[in-house]
Amino acid sequence: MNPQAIQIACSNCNLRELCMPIGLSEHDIDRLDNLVAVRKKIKRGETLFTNGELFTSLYAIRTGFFKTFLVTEDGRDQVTGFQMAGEIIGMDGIVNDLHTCDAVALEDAEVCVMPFEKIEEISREVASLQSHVFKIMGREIVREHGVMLLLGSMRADERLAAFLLNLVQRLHERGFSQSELVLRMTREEIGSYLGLKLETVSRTFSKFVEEGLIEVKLRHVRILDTEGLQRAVNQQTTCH
Amino acid sequence: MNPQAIQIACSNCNLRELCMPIGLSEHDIDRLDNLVAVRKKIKRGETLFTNGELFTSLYAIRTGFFKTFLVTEDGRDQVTGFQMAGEIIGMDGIVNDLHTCDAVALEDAEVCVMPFEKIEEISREVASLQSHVFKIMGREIVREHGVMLLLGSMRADERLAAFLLNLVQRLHERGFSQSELVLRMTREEIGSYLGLKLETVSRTFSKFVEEGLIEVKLRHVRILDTEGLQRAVNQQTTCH
DNA sequence: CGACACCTTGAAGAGGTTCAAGAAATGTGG
DNA sequence: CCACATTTCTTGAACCTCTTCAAGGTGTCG
Repeated sequence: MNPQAIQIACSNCNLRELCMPIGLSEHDIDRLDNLVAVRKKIKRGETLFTNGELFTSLYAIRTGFFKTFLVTEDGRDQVTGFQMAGEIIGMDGIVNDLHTCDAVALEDAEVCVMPFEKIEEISREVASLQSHVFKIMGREIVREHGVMLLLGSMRADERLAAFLLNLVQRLHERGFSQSELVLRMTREEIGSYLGLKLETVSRTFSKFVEEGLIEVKLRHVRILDTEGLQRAVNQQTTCH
Repeated sequence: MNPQAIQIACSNCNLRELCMPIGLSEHDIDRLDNLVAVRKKIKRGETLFTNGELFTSLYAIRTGFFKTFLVTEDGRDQVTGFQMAGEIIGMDGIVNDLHTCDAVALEDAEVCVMPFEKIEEISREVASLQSHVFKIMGREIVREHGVMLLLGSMRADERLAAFLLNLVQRLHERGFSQSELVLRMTREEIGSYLGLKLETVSRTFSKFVEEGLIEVKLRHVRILDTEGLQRAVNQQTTCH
């Protein structure tokens, strides 16, 4: 909960390729090491920021797993994303200097706190950092386009297949298995993200198991047939 | 189709408050006037950029109305947004220097072409421009969160009501009526954006008319009961 | 004026939701 | 360390919303 005093330089961080621009001069690297003010530990179930809170910083996830979600006045809620190590969280606060969603840790986590004012300041001096920040925000925009496609035009099994493939791919980029993953979220949270009810998520898992595409033991999923899942994503609803 | 040679300075543009940062020194304003390379006219039905095309510039819409949409290999398509005067389009290309969606004019339009390299360069010198660009991208991220909520957790009538209220609000900000609007898009395009079939959109319009919330004559919509529409957005599906 | 795109409406059907019950895992406190 | 409460997950059956298919109407543009 309390910020850590100990600071490990970005230049030594094993997630550097994910968070930071590459190909920097030594001088620029020194500048970037000032970017992270402190690190912060968040226990499972705890909140990193909430809707309405003052926005001050972006957070680079060092370890752990988060969900971000919106809650409307009438009690509806919508998971807007799941974030893992190396990803940047908090950009929802940039427009109005207020966070517009909640971020909760789904497992014990640690983040690097990067005050946004500092990001802006150093960005003006280090062109490659500026470009990097633009790209990170651009990536988020494109990711959300993909979610819109998923929510707007896919059926339940297509959505879940796309979700699993996306998760396992991101985990693979981080050195984990291509075919095995542990879900950090409940069926309900998956359903909220995919615009489905938890029962539908559960049934669709069962359907995939019957079809021999995956093995499921609660949160443990093993992908047996990646191409089969890929086909499930593209199976298309209309055909006339 | 051809870029215009004539250049009207941003500092004189009547859309300045929408596109540009405010409270600049004279010197900074001069810098910003270099931002817009050329202007470009796009006729109704024509394309501003397409998926796969090299990304070079962001575009500020001066006049007209656009839709952006994704097309998948299997022929599905998803409208990701409708953009009007004063809005910035093209941010989908920033991550990979390639556009990832198509932008088509739904009515004759004119845009200011802002080469992204120039945006980056001037941003490094003019802090308020940098901050402005971050905010524009941040706004797009938050807008898309809202669309995710809409697609993931609202029913047909809630979606359409939210859509109409959003459109009329944005038009009102631009000096148009609070209660009357002309749709620039077909029922099918609305449906694609809202994750509904065109028949559902049409039926929902008819339902709103029956309920006395709106009047509809094809593309002309008059809102009779704004609060009623607002209630329709929040009507909530589950209640146990 | 005719062709075409767009919109509306009806009826049948499908996919996903809702409600309900039970099983399996996890966490807690004694 | 075990028993119990709680949370999470699975599965079934009925229901409902939205889709699909179809036909006819309306407006627009060459």
